[in-house]
Amino acid sequence: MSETAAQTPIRSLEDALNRCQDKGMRVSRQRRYILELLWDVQEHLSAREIYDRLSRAGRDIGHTSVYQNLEALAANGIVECLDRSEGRLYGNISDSHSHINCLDSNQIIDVQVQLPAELLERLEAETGVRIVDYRIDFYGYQR
Amino acid sequence: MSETAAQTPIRSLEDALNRCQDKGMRVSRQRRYILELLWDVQEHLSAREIYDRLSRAGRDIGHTSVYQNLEALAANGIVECLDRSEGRLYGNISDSHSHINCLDSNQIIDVQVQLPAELLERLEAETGVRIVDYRIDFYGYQR
DNA sequence: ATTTATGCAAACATTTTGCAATAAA
DNA sequence: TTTATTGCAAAATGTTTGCATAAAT
Repeated sequence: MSETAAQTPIRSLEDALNRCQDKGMRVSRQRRYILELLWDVQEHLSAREIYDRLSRAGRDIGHTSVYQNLEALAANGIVECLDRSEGRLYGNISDSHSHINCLDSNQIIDVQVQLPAELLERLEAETGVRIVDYRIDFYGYQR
Repeated sequence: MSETAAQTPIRSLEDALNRCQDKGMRVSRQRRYILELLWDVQEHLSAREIYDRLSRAGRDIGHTSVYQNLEALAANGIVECLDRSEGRLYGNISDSHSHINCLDSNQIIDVQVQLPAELLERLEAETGVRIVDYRIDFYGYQR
């Protein structure tokens, strides 16, 4: 349903690195840093935040490379790019495109949600728009 | 369900202006320009775009005021603020918080969607998160 | 050997802040 | 008259580009 649907599901850091090669992207040291971080934290971070964390961790990488990499990785469906009020946030692709935004912990949990066909059909009939994809943002509290 | 739920529905420019006063906001000339534009175009625009359009239309307003106003209007639930890859987009509040994003025309259509209670309950059981609100982004084509 | 990726320097775009002048109520 | 609002100037923030160098395949 999604345009950027994953051909092969990415379920691990190794999958992500392999997908880079499949897409003709080289597995550079810096690219690996970014993917390692993203798989390590299992969160959605801004480009700036990713650069800061890697730098603080002593990883040798420039901010330009972080931006360039995240754009390329997102374009190739290897990471996900969300638009939030904090700016663009990048995170793993875990094969699902709806999110639960935890208002207390600030975490974003990936979930897979299938809407009833009747709901979609009714919407299409009402608006005249042919719906090809959807994403749901849930908001809630963990405690 | 929504935290920022409208106490009184805003269905017209007049409603929006009245809501300003209810909230203790003054109806300045510049504030009126912004709301007039938003109700006129019925689209979601960036702060920059709003400033540009008003300037081009000969409206006397500074860019600082546009940013300050949009923030205040959004904080008071008089306009809606969406985060998109183009940056933050502002538009009317039309009492509904799901959107159909038209990939051909680039328009955003407001729709009201009620998810089945079972779906929400199942999600809460699976994730342990108490869900208090949600928004759906549909993607589709008008032609 | 070939081509992608890096990252500095600099530009660019967007948004925010301090604050004195202005205008709405 | 009082207080919110305006908007200039300037800074801060975030992101992008050109391009020579370095590194991956």
